[in-house]
Amino acid sequence: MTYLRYSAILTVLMKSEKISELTTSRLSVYLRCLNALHAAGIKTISSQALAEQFNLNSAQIRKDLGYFGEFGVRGVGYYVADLRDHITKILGLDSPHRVGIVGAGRLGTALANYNGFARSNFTVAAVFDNDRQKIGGRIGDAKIAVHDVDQLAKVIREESIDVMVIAVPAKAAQRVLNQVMSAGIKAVLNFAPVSLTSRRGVKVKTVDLTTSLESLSYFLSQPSSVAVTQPRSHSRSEESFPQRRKGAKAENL
Amino acid sequence: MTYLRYSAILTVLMKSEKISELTTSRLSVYLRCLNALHAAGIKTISSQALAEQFNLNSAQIRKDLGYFGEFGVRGVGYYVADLRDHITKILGLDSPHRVGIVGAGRLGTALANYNGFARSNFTVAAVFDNDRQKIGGRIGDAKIAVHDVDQLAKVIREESIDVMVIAVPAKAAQRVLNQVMSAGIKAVLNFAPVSLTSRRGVKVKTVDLTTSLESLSYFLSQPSSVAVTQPRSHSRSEESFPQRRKGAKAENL
DNA sequence: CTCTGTGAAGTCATTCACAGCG
DNA sequence: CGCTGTGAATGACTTCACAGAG
Repeated sequence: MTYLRYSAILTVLMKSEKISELTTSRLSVYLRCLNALHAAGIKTISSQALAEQFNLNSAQIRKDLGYFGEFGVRGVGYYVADLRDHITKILGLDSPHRVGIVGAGRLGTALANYNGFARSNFTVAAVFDNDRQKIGGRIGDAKIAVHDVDQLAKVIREESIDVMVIAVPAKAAQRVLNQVMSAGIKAVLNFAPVSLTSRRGVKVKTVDLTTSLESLSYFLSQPSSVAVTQPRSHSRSEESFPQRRKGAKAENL
Repeated sequence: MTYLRYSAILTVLMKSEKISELTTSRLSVYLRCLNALHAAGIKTISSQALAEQFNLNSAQIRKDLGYFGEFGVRGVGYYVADLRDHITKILGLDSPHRVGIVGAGRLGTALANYNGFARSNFTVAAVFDNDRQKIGGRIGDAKIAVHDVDQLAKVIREESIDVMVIAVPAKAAQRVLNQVMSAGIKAVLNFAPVSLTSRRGVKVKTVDLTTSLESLSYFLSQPSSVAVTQPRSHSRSEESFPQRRKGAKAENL
């Protein structure tokens, strides 16, 4: 099957294993790093050198990549431009995504203006709200139109939106998610601090600021500030650091 | 040791095990739920009933709580108000925290106005920037003062800030983190899309929107949209759902 | 008889360690 | 000889299953 390796679709099907979200998150991080290396004119990099950037194990990187093919060259490492292209395809970032944001509050507005999206081939195509004051207006430098939430399905279709961001108050979030799912959306990034129920085939990723902060609070309340184990992998920020230690890394993807 | 159980400090020291961040994140979620139950006038709840709220295993909840003491009553469950108080203490949310935000851009401003913080005993006490235009001003409804980043250490001391939020561009983040650490801060929430190096005893939690979105993109690019395994625990949003299934949950703490 | 608390088993992720390619 | 790719070993987290308290 080696000769099929460079097909984006086949890459993904090569092994029937399911890929953990931990792996895809790391791929995203590797990609960011590879882009920087490429911009710096660096041509090749070993898994060891790449691992040092994030304080993770080089075997982890090789394993992550190994799920999708054999991209390295023994005795050399990985060609930066080549690996970058592969990961871009693996993550589906070679084709553009269009994003809709529900909630034109402060967070929604900040996200609508977030420039980091464009770099990954994401474009914010529409914002939705239920506030008559905001509907019909435009926000941000890009003058993105604010639509009535009732027009969700219609606008999603017209604008070919495939990813939705939920930035509404907690009590409205499930209702909004239901509407979003009805409109056929399969990927949702949720900022409302609630546990949402999604249906099969719909991926909801929640970013919960309250939980993040409260978790930090627990850490602060620990006597020595060293009684928290890391969630896994990377981010061995504190104690329990093995032999090598040149400064800990903070991740939490 | 049972008679010491109700001391906040002892609670934390009871077992010498290290507590995973996965556990503390879930505690935060339980707490939110308990607050809602309390407000709804519900007096007791079993681990089974609580688990159903998040589609996680009831043993998981009992285990999480078990690290800190025995809070339940056999045959009955947990007293809502009682458990709420315990978790509040465990997470260190019984004493207030003061938050500083570096970066008065859109995200920093949105965060400065985020009301969700107050509920958990967090107060945003100061914002920092390096833009002369912004320094000396005040932002948000609460009119929080914007300080020069050069005054970081001084203001942190004066305002008794113990948690810092980094909301600056990626290339400035490490420098800011270094300053923040020098000022003695032990807990940092980072929104810059970079892997930061922290020193021992300093906890950095990164919220990386790009990585979250790119991870969603991978999911979208999967043929059947069912080839992604869950990170662990909850959030068994798709396929591979065991026997019971009344609708999947989306977490990802 | 119900529901907690917890060892034991099971599942999944990371790290080790090395064969073997370039 | 260096570095990848990968089975095997280790470690972490979750779920099972049940003794025993109320």
